[in-house]
Amino acid sequence: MKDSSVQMGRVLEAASALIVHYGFDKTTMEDIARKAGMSKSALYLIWSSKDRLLSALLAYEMKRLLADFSVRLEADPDGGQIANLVRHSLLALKNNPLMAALYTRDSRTLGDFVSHQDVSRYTSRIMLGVTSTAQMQAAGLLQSGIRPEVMAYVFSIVAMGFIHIQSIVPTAEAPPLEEVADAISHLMQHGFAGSSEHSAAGKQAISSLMDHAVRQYDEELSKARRSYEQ
Amino acid sequence: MKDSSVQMGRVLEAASALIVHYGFDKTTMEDIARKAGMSKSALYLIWSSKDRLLSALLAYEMKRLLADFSVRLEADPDGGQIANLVRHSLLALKNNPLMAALYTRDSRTLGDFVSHQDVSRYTSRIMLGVTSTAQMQAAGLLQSGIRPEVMAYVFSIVAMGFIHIQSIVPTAEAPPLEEVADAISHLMQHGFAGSSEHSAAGKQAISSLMDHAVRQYDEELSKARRSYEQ
DNA sequence: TTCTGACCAAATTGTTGTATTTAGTCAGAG
DNA sequence: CTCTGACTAAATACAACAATTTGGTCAGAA
Repeated sequence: MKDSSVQMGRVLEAASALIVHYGFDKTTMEDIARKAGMSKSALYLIWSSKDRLLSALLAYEMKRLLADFSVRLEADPDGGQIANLVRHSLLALKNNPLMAALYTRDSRTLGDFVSHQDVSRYTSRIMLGVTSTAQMQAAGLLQSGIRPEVMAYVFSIVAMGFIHIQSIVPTAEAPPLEEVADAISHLMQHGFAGSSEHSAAGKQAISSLMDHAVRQYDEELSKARRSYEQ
Repeated sequence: MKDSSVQMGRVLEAASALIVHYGFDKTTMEDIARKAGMSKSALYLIWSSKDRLLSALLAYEMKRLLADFSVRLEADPDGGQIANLVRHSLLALKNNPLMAALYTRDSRTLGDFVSHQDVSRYTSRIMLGVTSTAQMQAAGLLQSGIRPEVMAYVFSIVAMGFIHIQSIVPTAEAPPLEEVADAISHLMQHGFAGSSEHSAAGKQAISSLMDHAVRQYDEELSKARRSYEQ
């Protein structure tokens, strides 16, 4: 059990690197197997198809993204402030090209998967969703004058733009990432933050939300496996 | 001269509608001519190639976008406030599908043009550029704590996200446009606006900037024409 | 049990030749 | 002088077929 899961990790790491570079369609099962140091058949012992492997990969990467976010959040004393919540989620997203591709429906990297499958269960969770926005409004960490649906939508817009801008403005010409993140943080803090200073509540809310999410992706990860009997 | 310019307008209107609907590649010169009520040959009396027509069209639409923006700005007593500047430019951009396509490098609508040509002269002007941001900082309408390059970049991010989000979230599920624009305005006003209440200065600065831009696109419009001898 | 190499059917890609469309020209009508 | 319809060369779309790749299976090696 432990063995198979560590080897599963190796495979998904390999798949991730290849797919980010060559795209899903141009990446073959053979390629993935070779890079992971095993045979193609071994992959089929774990997942019954290439699509299943992709499902698993997305859940895996989503977990990585959440973990990354989590680490940044914990390390930040003011992590519960909306400004830092936004900052950390943007930086975490930026660090995960596969999730970024999912978020932008990049069909070059993700193939037809993005159009055929329902990906909202991934994309709805990046940055703040409607319910968590409402929660943070209730806790006084976000202003209440704007409907949570609208506020969450604006968060999505910013995340969207943050990822997409890189295809327009060459990274060499763009300002340093940290500075941009600071500016967006500043914008959020002064534009959307509530009056409450008690950011621990926000940190706590986000933390428990993420625990729930991680469990969900764990389940998805095992559901994708062949050993999972439906 | 006057005749030819009004007919040029008819052609570009026709071209715009067709290209937005079918895309540049699938729109033929014949289609455009028929819709404009003239023969294909007549188009070639004005522009020497389909690409030249597209260049003219983009300049034309850019002028329309600026005019639209201008009208909104003039009608708004607080048009010089950054919040409203952002609001009006977003709404104007949203109302111009061709410019939006250019901004998102949508190759379905714009064909290979977007990749081959340099389109920065269009995209750099939507929302606030670096120099105008700096000007508005100097006038006290924007905060000075953030470098103008970074601030302008954040403006681009928001515009980018605003346009791109529509390809992810179906318009039916999205909050009302006006409400979103309000929220973004609010965000900008409290996050980036300076202390100066004297928004007339901002309005003036933007106004003159746009006059300059319009002249530039006018020139581009005539440069694209056959009658322009180089 | 755990994994692999050989294997197959299906999909993808490459090719060649033909049919159609379309950007661009031009002599001449109005 | 303004415009058009007929024309052409080039690009594109299509069809049929061969060559190759690749997702997925399975008997058997380790």
